[in-house]
Parts: sequence; structure tokens; C-alpha cells
Amino acid sequence: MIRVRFAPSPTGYLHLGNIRTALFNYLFAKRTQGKFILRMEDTDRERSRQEYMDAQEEDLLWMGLRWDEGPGVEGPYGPYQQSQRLDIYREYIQKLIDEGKAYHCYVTEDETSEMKRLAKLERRPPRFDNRGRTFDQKEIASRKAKGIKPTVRFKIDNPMLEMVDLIRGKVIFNLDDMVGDFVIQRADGAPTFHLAVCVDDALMKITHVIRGEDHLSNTPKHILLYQAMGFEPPQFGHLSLVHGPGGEPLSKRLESVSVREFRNRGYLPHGLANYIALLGWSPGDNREILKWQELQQLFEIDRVGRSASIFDPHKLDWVNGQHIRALSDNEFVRHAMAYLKTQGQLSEPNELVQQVLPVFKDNVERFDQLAERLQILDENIEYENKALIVSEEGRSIVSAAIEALPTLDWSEVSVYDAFVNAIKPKVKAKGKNLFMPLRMALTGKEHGPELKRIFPILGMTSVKNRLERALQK
RNA sequence: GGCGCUAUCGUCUAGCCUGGUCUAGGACAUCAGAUUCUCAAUCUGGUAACACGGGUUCGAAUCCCGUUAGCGCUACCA
Repeated sequence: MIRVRFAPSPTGYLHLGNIRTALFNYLFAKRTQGKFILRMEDTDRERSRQEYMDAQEEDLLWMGLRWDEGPGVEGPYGPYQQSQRLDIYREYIQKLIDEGKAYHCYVTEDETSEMKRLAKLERRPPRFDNRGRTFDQKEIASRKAKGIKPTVRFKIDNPMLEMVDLIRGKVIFNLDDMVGDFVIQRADGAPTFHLAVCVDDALMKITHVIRGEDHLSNTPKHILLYQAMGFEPPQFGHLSLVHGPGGEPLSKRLESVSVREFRNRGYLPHGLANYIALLGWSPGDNREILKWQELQQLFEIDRVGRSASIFDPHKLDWVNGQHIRALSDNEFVRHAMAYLKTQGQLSEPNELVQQVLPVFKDNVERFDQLAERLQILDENIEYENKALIVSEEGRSIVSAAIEALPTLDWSEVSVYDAFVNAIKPKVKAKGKNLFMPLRMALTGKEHGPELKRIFPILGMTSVKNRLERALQK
């Protein structure tokens, strides 16, 4: 049974890169009928916040990434929040110390940063020199007396390491060139990420760790830790990173790429998922628009690319637009109404809005474009281009239109055609010259949906009001 | 600085593993046209790429080496 996890730290809102990692894990699990586990990595007490944890879970669910085990969905390997697992980490750290695989290190933070500064100056790799390993009893006692609290460091004894990455293939590391003994427990007693992640993944029986490429260089440490604790390491797959439109790395502080922001701008969750999946993955043929179901059936980790990609908002809009167009009118109205409501752009259920909405299905890419289009429903019209209705020709067209009204049968589907046919003989204008003044009088805008579609929806009273109002200008 | 990863149109990518079918395919964007009362949507067509230099080979986008560039790690953040 394949078990994967998404393990964010609740220090900000989820962004495009985070959600992509989550998505790939989820799809991989679904494709293989495995389990998708959510774990909150909140060992950094300074930066972790409950508010972010809630927000991240909410965003995950919005995207449709429901976890099989995790916060709120208890499973056999919980708890799924690291701050509640501190005793477990302590136990494993103690075991490593007892077995001589880790040790208390009385070297202070000041000393290590000084070490780093010097190394940089002398153009050497800024690597911890393991000096804490060899302190004698006297040295330790004197440091203790000064009130120095020790960290726990993991001993690196066998520095050559080879691994096979699911996405990158064989990777060889020489830890001697990289790091010295590294900290697994901070001076304040808290475990570090490296320790916690290994203990949790092992205990939670994670079989495949799919995470960002920024962790590739950490992987040898993790494999060593696994081995030292007597666990079989999982398979690792490192996803290339996504960059912003300017090529800059994504950050949790970058609001423009947060999942929150995508929700607010009215993207469909499955449209977003489709686009994100295409960043670094493709089904191999030329298909690009994929339904949620198809994504789950088609996703293969082998087909995930190795190079970094840049987020392109234009293409996201296009993909989302395709998903919107694929909706039925009813689904579209349902999604749109829900969006308008949560955005506070619509206070109560509105019959008229529900009727017009389908008119826009073919020309919006995001729901946040709806508000502007919906302005045509406002009876209190402000004319974009008054000239069209105050000109002599404009007035004659509007007058003719008003005269035509009593002859109309509004129960007919073709009421608009009858309307136009009644006007045509009375005015000289035709084509654009006829329709633009009409459009202006009825909607106040130069551009908008087909008059034929909105005319019957506006109805007799509204059309009459609008025309008369236009004539008064 | 050290180590690691990556390198196909402006962007996302297919092709690379298993060299020839690649005068490199698709999509977004862009440009031109069609359609339409307008905008949009839609349709048609165009411009546009194998980072560079060496090898291996009859033949390289594909394999090897080097260079360059970008990114990541090098924390008592995750």
C-alpha cells in the first residue's frame, strides 16, 4: 500500500508551489489507490500559527485534496501535528544518544556563526568542524557552569551516499564536502525538522516522500537518520520549483500566488489544479484540458519533468476559461452565485442575476470578471458614450424603439427580432449605426453580450424605463 | 567558496531512457484573417526554440566530457 504525505509548516498561506506539491502527492496516491496523509510541521513555535493551519487545511479542501489521515481525520499513526508528538521525538533522540550515534554538543550558536564567518573569510566551505564531539569532561563541566545548554548533534561517520530519486534518478553525495554533524535537537529541547520529519515519515509508514527540490540536498541527512534509527528509508522524489512571472522564487509572503488569492479571484478549483498539474507534468499526448477525474487517472510520477518552471497567469486564465465553458449552464450559475455571495457582491438570491449569468459563460475566464458585466442589470445607468443617444440619429432610433414596444408579444422567444423589425423601417440607420445606440440606451455600455440574449431577460418594464431614460438625456 | 540539481519557441511542454520517422510537434501569449451590432468566445493561418564548445557515431535535440547560466542546500527555519 502506497502512502504519501503533504507536510506543510503553518507559517503562512499555501502558495502555488506548496499546493502543487500537495496535488502531485494526492494524484500519485489516487492513481495507485494509496493513502494521502496530511501532517502539520509546527515545530517552529516562533513562526507557526493556528490561523495559518486552519487556512491551509481550508485551501487544501477547496482544491479537492481531501486527506485520508491527518488533522480532523484520525488514523492509526496520529497525532498528525508535530507539536503533539514531542515525546516521540525525545524518545528517538535519547535512543540515538544511548547508541552513540548522537551526542550533546556544548558549542554555542555564537561559536558556530563565528566559525562560519571565518570560513567564509578564508574561502573554505563553512562546515561545522565537529569540535563538540571531542570536548573532555572538564570542558563540558565548565561550559555547563556558564549556563550553556547543549544541542544534540547527529554524528556523520559514513559520508558517501548514493540514492535513486524518483524524478532525478541516481544522485551521489559526499557529505564531507557539505556538512558536519548536524543538530537534531535545539538547545531549547525542540527537535529540528530533520529529526522530526524522519521519525514521522517512518512511523507513519510513508512509502514515497514527494517534496520540493529544496529538500534534495537534505536527503542524505535523512537517509542517514533513517538508517541510524533502524528504519528502511522511503523512496524520494524531488519536484522542481515553480517561480513567479518574473522568474523570482515563490514565497509564502507573495500574496499574488497564494491559493487564497486564486480563490478570491474566482478560479475554479479544478481549473487551477489542471493548470498546476501542467507545470512540470504532461500526459504525453497533446491534451491539456483535463477534468479532475482524468487528472487522477492519468497522472504518472515518471512523467514529471526535472526542470523548474515559471508561473504564467495568462495560461492559467485560459485553462480556467476552458473549464468554465465546459460547465453546464446550471453548474455555471451555481458556481457563480456561490462566488458572488462569498465575495459579498450579491446579498440575496437574485432571480434576475440567475437568468443573465449563463449569458456570460462563454466570455469570462474568472468569476471576478462577473461583477463588471453584471452592471448592465443596474437600472441607474451611466452612459459610457452619451453621444450615441443624444445625437439626432440616436434620438430617432430610441424614439422608434419606444414606439415599437406596444406591438411586442413578450411571451414569444423571438420578441427581440420583432422589436428590431419594428424599428428598422422607421430609421435610416442600419448595422452598427443602428445597434450601437440601442446598446447604449439599453445597457449604457459600448461592449457587452448580445442584445438578443439580454433583451428578453430585461423584460418589458425595464426596457421601457431604459429607453425613456435615454431619451431624456 | 563547496556540494547538488537543471538547461527545447517569450512562457508551459512533447520528443531524450531504447540515436535516424525532427527541414523539432502541441498549447498560452503575440501578429494577420474569418465571423459578429460591439467586446468576448470560436475558427483559420503566420512569426518563434534544441544555451555554448568539444567528442562518440555513417548519423546526435537525443549518448559522453567541458564551459556558461539559473536555481537549491551549505541554520539551534521548514
